[in-house]
Amino acid sequence: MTQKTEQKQKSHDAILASAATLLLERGIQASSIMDVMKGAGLTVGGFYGHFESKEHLFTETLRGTARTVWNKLLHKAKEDAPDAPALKVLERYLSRKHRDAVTPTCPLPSITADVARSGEPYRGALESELQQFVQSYADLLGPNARHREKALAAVALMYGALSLSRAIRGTKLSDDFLEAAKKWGAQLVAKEDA
Amino acid sequence: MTQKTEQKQKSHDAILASAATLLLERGIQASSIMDVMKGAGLTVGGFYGHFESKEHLFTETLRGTARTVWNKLLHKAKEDAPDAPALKVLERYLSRKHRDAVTPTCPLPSITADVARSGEPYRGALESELQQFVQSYADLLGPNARHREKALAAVALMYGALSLSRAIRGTKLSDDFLEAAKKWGAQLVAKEDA
DNA sequence: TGTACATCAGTGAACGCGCGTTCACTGATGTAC
DNA sequence: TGTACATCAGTGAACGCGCGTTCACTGATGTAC
Repeated sequence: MTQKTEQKQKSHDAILASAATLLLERGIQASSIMDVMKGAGLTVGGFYGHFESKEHLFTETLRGTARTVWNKLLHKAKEDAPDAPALKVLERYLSRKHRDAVTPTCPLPSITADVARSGEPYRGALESELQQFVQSYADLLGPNARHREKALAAVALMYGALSLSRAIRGTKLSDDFLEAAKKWGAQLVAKEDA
Repeated sequence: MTQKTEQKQKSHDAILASAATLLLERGIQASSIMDVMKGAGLTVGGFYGHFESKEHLFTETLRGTARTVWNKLLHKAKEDAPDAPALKVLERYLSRKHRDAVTPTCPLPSITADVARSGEPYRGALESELQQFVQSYADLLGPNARHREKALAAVALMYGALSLSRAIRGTKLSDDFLEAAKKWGAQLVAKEDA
């Protein structure tokens, strides 16, 4: 590989990394290309040598962050709590640490509203990533359709509680949402009687 | 009251009504003052005779829509299902009709991300409105702290499922989220044994 | 090995556009005498 | 009742700004002979 190609690849990766951080911190619409390129140590003009458009960049970034971030979450949970990984994911996701992180682990709270307002490319990407994550999470719970339903409810609960909690950060109510969701989410993913 | 004051009041109300619609449809940041004023049948320049700034307008609109919209939801549920109003709210909130409405009933999915990114005025408004809604919903469930926790979890679940469902509208997964949340939410707000 | 030209990643100024906000103005309504 | 002036809700053009995107250019790297 020539020095030139190598350099271009490095820049490409730096752009994606910078875009990932901004996506997690601010969402799509609030992240400008100028900021992305600054974060990558480059200038605006060079961007279109790497990506066709802002939309192309962020669909790719959306897929990327979603996948790596959720895989990491699942992997760590299996490692830390082999007996109850689903519960561990829930606790980690709904921890104050996750809520207070400048760069959160999960892209959902930052991007859902942006995606809801935009066209196909983003929506398709989000749908397929969600599909995969729900499936992985359902697999931790059990093999039936019932387990998939539980996984869907648990994901909605986690996402909902974290989003609300982040929006009103610094208040008691913010903590209350996390605690309540942890408690009732635990019931949801735990009970395997009946 | 003079004709002039009357006219001004009418315009003021028209601006608020237009802002409410746009807030529900697009959120805060994506709603421009020009669009708000167009919706009220006026031109941009007149805006600052009515409100100090965009932020002032939308904090007021946020408070307004949240209150009227949730009150209506609670009131209707009590009327239609006096025995299980909490369940009725859940079903109504998570209906396909609500998801597919151009102008949704609930401001939360449109604004949470906007609010999370902005300063005090919006956050304070959201916090106090959420506080009130959680309390009203908890009152439907029972008097204890346990009921408040259930209400918190139920609100997070409703909001989470609707937001995700809206973001991927038109897919099977979108329907699945609504159904799963309805099912497990019903368990949450119903079971009063133990 | 050395020279002349080709390639191409990245630069930085410019484009048209929409935004929140300001302001000089207009014209209908209200007030004073 | 009629005239002269004051008020003020609303207009529309302009402001400075940041955005996504384009493009002529630069200069280091790569290739041909």
